Formats: sequence, C-alpha cells, structure tokens
Amino acid sequence: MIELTQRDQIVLEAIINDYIETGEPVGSRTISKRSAMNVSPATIRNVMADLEEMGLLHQPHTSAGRIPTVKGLRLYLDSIMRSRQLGGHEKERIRDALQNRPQDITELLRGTSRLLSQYCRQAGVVLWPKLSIASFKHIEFLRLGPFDIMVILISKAGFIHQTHIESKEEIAQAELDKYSLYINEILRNVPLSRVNQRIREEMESEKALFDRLFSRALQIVNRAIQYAIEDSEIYIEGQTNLLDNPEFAHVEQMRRILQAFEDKSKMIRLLDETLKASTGIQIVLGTEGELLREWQEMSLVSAPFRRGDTPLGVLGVIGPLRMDYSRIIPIVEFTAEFLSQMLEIADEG
Amino acid sequence: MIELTQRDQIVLEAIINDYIETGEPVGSRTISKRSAMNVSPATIRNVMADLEEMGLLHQPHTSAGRIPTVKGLRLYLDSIMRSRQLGGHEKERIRDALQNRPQDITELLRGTSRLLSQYCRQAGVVLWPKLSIASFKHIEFLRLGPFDIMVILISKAGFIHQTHIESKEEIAQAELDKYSLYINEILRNVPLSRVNQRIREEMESEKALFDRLFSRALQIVNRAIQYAIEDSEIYIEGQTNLLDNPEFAHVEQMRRILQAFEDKSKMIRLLDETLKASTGIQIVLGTEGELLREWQEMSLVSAPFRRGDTPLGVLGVIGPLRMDYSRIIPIVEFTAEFLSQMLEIADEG
DNA sequence: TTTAGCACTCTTTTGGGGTGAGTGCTACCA
DNA sequence: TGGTAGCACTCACCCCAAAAGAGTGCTAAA
Repeated sequence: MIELTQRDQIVLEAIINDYIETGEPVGSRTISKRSAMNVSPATIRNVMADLEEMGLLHQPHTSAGRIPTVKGLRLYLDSIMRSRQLGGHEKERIRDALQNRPQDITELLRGTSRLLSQYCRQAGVVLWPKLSIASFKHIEFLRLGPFDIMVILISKAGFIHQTHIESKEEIAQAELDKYSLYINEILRNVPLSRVNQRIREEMESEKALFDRLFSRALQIVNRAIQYAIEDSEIYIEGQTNLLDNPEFAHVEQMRRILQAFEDKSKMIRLLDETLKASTGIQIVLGTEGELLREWQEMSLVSAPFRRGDTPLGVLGVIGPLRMDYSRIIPIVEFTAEFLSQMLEIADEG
Repeated sequence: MIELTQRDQIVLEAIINDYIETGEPVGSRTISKRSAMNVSPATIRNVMADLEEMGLLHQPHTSAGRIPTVKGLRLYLDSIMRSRQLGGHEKERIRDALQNRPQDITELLRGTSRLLSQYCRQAGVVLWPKLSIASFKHIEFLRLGPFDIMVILISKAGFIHQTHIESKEEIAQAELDKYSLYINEILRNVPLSRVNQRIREEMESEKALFDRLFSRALQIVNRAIQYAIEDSEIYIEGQTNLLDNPEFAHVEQMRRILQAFEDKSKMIRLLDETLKASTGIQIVLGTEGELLREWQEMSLVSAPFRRGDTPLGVLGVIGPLRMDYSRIIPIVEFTAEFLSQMLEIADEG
C-alpha cells in the first residue's frame, strides 16, 4: 500500500479536481494558486515529481502539466474523495422524474436510464438481468401453428417475456388452455429460479404420473423459463452526451466507443459481473475491467437495485475517466435506492 | 420541368457517379477522360456551366470541381438513374439472413434493420407502426392491484402490446378471466382497426344489455386497443456505420445526426409519413422533407412492407446524400418484398 | 525545507510561399 | 456554329520556419 503524506494527498486531490474540471494537464502554478495551502509552484513541483514516481501521475510530454493515471484515480476514489451529499431538491428531481413515469416497467427502466444520462451528462445504463430473481405471475400458451407454440411469461413485477417453442406432437389450443390453467395454479408466486425444482416435484407427484399431457406442459414451461432466464434487457440512453467530452473529439475514438455500445451482449456481461461482485456502488476504471479493454479511456459507475436483499439489476453511468465522481456517485446511489423502492411497490399487487 | 439534352444527362450522370464514388468535387478533366463520349474538358466545362445555371450542380469555391445539388440528385434519381438488378446470390444472402432469424417478431425486425445496415454500410431502420393494421389474436387481463389491470394484447403476427388500465371499481381475477374468455371469442381475427366497430355492435346486442360486467370489459378493451394503436416500435441499427463517411468527419455534424436518432418520436413521424405517402420505394433527400431539417446532409431510402395490399410498416436505409442509390434501392426494395412474404407466413397460424 | 530564478523543452499557433487542381475566357478550327 | 486548345487566374492545401506560451528541472539562496 502506498503511503502518502497529508500534503501529497492534498496535491493529488487538487490536481484531480482541476483535471476533472478542465480536461487539460495541470501545472504546478495552477495548483499553487488554487489550493488553500500557501506554497510556491516550486514546492508543488517537488511533490508532483514524487507522485509521478509512485505512478499516480503522468506527464504527456516533458513540458506539459500532469494528469492523473488510473492508479492515481483509484487511490483518489478509494481513500481521498468525499462524496458530496445530494441536496434535497436534487433528490426531489430524481423522485419526480421516476414517479411520473408510466407504470409500464419497460418505460420505467428506460426512463431511469435517460434520467441518469441527462442528469450526469454522460451515457446512462440500466441492466434488467434475467428474470432469474423475479417471481412467477402468469403464463399463457398460444398456438401459432400445429407444432408451434408461443409462450408468454409474465413476472410479478410486470415484465413480459415471450418465447417460441416447437412441440413434437400436434397440439390444440384447447389443450394449451388446460395447461396454462394448471400451471398458473401450481406456480403462483414461485420465484423463477425455483420453478425448475418445483416442476420436478410436481412431475414426481401422482397427478403427473396419471396425465402424460400435463407432464408435457411442464416440460414446455421448463424450456420457456430456461430461455427467459437467459434473457436480459439493457437500456442505454444519452450516448450523444459523450460527444460533448473534449477527450472524444477524434472520430476514431468516438467510433470505437459507440461501436462498443452497439455490442449489447458485451455490455450485458460487463454489468452482470458488477452485479455479482458487489452490493454497493462500484466503479470500474478503463484498464481495470477486462471487458472494458476496448475503451480504456472510459469508466463505469454502477450500483445494484434490489428488492429486499436480493439484487434485481444494475444501473449506472458510463463516461470518460474524467468524470465528476463526487457528484455522480451519490446520484447513482440514490437513483438505485429509489428505483428499488418503486419496484417494491410495483411488486406487491 | 427542366429540359436536358442527351449530353447534359450523360454529363450529369457521370458527375454524380464519380461524386458518389469519391465524395470529392468532380472536375471537367475527370469526366472527359472517364465518360465514353470523346469530348474535351473544355466542352464539358461548358455543359457544366449550363447545369450549374439550372441549379443542378454547385461549386464549393471558384477553383473547385462541381458537386450535385439536391435538385440535381433528385433529377438524377427520377429520370436518369437505372437501378442495378440484384444478383441471385445477393438475394440469397438477404433471404438467408432473414430466414434464419428466431421467430420472435421483434428479433426479426431488429435483424432486418441490422441486415440493411450491414449490407448497405449505412444505418438501417425498420418501423413497425401501430398495430392498426394487425389482426386480433389474443387478449389477457391480469390483476395487479384492486383497481389496476394489466392488459396484454397479442396480434396475429405475434406482436405483443401491454397496457395498464385503472378500473373505477374493484375487480377480481376470476372476473377478468371471464372477460378474456368472452372477448377472445368475439374478437377472434378481427382487424384491430375494426375492433372499435365490432365492440359497438356487441354492446348493442342483447347479451351486453343483460350483463353490465361484460360491457365494462368491452370498454376496457377499447381503451387498451386505443393505446396499442398509437404505439409504434422503431429499430435503428448500425448508426456507427455513418461514422465511416468522410462527410461526417467533423464531430459537430456527427453529434447533430446521432442526436436526431435519439429522438425516436421524430423518426417515427418521418417514417410514418412516408408510409402514408406511397406504396413503393421512396427517397427523401436532405432539405426536401420537413422533418429532416435537422440533418440536411442526410437522405432516406425507404419502402413499405405489407400484407397483401395493406401496408404494415416501413423499412429503409439512412445515410449521407452521397449514397450508392443504384445499389441501395434494389436492396431496400427486395428486403421489403421478402419481409412481407415472411410476415404473410407468420400470420397464417 | 521552501522558494526564486533561469535555462530548457516541447506543443501550438501563425504566416508566407509554393503547388496543383480546376475554372473561365478568348481565340481558333472544322 | 459547336467543339477545342491555350492561358491567365483563383483557391485550397501543404509545408516549413519562426514565435509564443506553458511548464518543467535544477541550482542556489533564504
């Protein structure tokens, strides 16, 4: 662990603050003038040289100021920065924006993503992962063709998932209706993650033994839920906000970043990982996450939202390494918290 | 109407072809060498001067070549250009890409959009407008709370629409189940556009008079379908392809264009208009469409897809004014045609 | 330990001259 | 009279050199 003196910390923080604000390399003069402590540029230069030796700062070229390295940012985030508290009316603004959303959960999530993007002036992202945590509410079978069944699965929170299943034998709508009646009965409120188990139990019970048809229904449900569980939705909004950042002025970088957004499956994996990794706010900086390899100059601030203790999904903000973390972190934190509350309510019906 | 001599046309076409290829202003020398007719640059220059006077060409600065104006492009598209025929294996490629799509209609449409974007190396777009043309397949009511009902509407083509409805009186799930049974019966295969009428008929019939409950159900359906009809889905893919075009090298332009994409409602209106306007391929150039005002340097090639004679939606390609229309037009045309066929099949179940 | 001073480095900006592509015009030719 | 050759002219673009500016490292002094 790196040991920093009090002054080292102050200088590092001042440099990072200034860099976050301007995006330019920061010189010793600036720090000397801005920072509260009265020391000359020359002194600052000595400190800076030390910090550079520790790998916390970096000099683009000999006669330029310093910019923080990823390592420096990390240290800053972990042990120096104090998050601003969100003001009351800022919280109000977030609450308002989410509460006035239509009740359709898809729109709620998309709206959350948009809110984050607008409020932080970066790209906002919401991952609603797999229904694995959701509870069963309703299932419906529709016959599309002799062997072709559409399965519509609805979770308690109101999320819809549709799957197509091919049946091996011909099947009538009337039969399907019987299935759904039966299945809706036995699976009511069962968490999707336990549906599998519940079905196994059911199939071992007498009823299923008597009726081959119902066991077929159960198999279909099993498959449908398998698909549903593997499916995730991701909502990325406000990508164009990133264009405002001077660090992405070059078209080349821009392309790389926007292309990364187009590959949703990779984004899903990345966010999914952060979901598993932590229960609180999490920050992934450029080179740190393996999956961010494509855009080393980017950074992700994310927080899970949950029902009770069970995480449901992740939301966050994606932007350049140079972001106003002290502002963005509390926003992300609060939004996650508030979204959790909203979902709690939505799930009680 | 502008009258062009044979030679004027040949020169205009040659200029546009060269411009489409290179993106640079075209000089008289180039045309003189490339074009089949043996005339000197000086002669070409005279013709060019004429064309410029007619407003078909434009000179960025005194000592540069000419580029076609929107008016020139329009004339070219309307009366000079001959579309290339699509080769058999090109058609095959499109067929393959669409046929191997999952049967989920959302994925089919998104896939079509992606196909167009990849194949034309521009942005692809598919509008699935309003269910107004679709036929009723199935409806399902789910009780979310005492007064809160989720209505799930499924069209024959497999499109799902969910709406939340607030009921004035408390309502039980058992009751809702009765509703859906009844309504699924009376609305089977009715085009959504005629549901309204059908419901009115039903409400006037004896049955409804006897049962206040069912008339309530009908009202709920009516509202749900109202919402559904006003809803459209738009799938835009491959936006980053646009970054490859040298004309968008400047970040400013890029931002404006990508921002226009983010405002989906405007895109929907634009495409919706082309759907109403024409039954065949349609090209909107920069300044022509009012809605394209934000990006005058863009152009849209679109074609409706349909079932029988009824248009279902629009698909197309969005790119710079300088696009290889002779290639893109037949691609868009064929894709629309083939998608229509696929939907025809999907709708038969 | 801090500071002032100074030489040095490297980027960025500015301006001017050269180059090349392309034009418009005029005179000439079939 | 339509086409062509020639020529002067106009710009945009590139290159280079010089100047400006920001910031550093080092040394010597407080």
